Amino acid sequence: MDPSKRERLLKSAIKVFARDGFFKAKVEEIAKHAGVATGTTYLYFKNKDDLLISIFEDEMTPIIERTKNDLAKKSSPEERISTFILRHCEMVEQNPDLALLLEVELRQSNKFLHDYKGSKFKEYLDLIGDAFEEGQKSGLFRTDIHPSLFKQMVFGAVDQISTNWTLSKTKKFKLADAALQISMTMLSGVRK
Amino acid sequence: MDPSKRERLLKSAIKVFARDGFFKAKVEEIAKHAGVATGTTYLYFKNKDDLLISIFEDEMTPIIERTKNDLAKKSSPEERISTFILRHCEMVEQNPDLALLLEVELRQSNKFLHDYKGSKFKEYLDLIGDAFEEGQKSGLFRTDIHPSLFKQMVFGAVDQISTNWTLSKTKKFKLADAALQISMTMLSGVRK
DNA sequence: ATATCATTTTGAACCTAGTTCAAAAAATAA
DNA sequence: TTATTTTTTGAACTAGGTTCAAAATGATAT
Repeated sequence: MDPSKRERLLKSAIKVFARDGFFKAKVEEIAKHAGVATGTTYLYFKNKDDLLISIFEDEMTPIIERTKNDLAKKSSPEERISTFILRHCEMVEQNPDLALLLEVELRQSNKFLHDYKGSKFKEYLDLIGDAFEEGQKSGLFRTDIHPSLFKQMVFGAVDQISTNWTLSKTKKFKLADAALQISMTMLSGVRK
Repeated sequence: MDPSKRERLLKSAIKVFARDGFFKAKVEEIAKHAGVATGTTYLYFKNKDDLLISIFEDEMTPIIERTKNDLAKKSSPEERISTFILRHCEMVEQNPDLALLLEVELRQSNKFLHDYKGSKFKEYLDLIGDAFEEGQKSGLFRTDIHPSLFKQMVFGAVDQISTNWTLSKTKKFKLADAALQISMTMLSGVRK
């Protein structure tokens, strides 16, 4: 098991998936770009879906870490939530390939939608959930909204808007501006 | 062109897609259930994706119509928005097969995500957008939120929560209750 | 009723691409 | 160097979406 080979396959997969889309992308092509034979791919990954899910896990790990550190610097739950939203939008704006992969291609994988019960996504969502719960405890936010619902609302809203932005050819607006409007809406929606 | 044959293929496809998922579902199986030969499917639909998109359009049409009528009965923009949210959740709760199809399987179709520029989805979203704009004009809602962003936020939030609910084995809560919390949050978020 | 032409349906054959696995190559040990 | 284990290879296998020549069905004319 050569870790650099695994790494090369992953990097190659990001490129090819982003360029051709998950389905049109050929495993043979990914292998060729990584400088290995087709079959080698299956020594490092269970199958094509696993390749996609591995990209997700590998790329989300530093993103979550970075976001977590950023939020830790903020003093109020409100700031933490609006920072989460802003950072997510900045990430999408700055990594179009990765964004397309996480927002569109990843969700075309059966395995991801039905079977994947990984914790990486939950970990990301919990950054919102935890900040919200803290705000409820300190009396800032209303308590008749369930934290688990709130974190899904926020993520759903951000994700819908960023996905739409990613897929639109003409980027009519800055996502960071949208982030501001999302924060305003969601936060004044739960403020006591 | 026999319209009843098209109809039978669509109904059969809903069943098979919901049971096996879009990818595992075989065109041969859909054709067999509809009592026709495999090739016949391709006389009525361009391909497997087109079958899925046709289901979407056929099923969304009456849903949009019904929702539109419901909203017309409501006197305030606020009521129209919260009714939209509630009706969407009720629809998901009452048609699990269709919900799974629209929320999960449909988005696995390349064609839908990348190429489909149909108006049915826009029409549905605009029910929110129009109510919101009206509320802005009559001075109820703040005007620093773009209607197009608001409608996507609301849909994204509702969709995230209902999709999650649909996929969860143990339906821990009533979606209608979630609808109420979503309405409260989104509306107090934009009220002046 | 029969022949002729048009339309619809069929399903076996085609083709693409994910996956497997026996054989080859490379690495390691003796 | 030779034997053994590990890694890699890529041709062959397989599944299933799609096509299309032939068959069945339907319509029209004689």
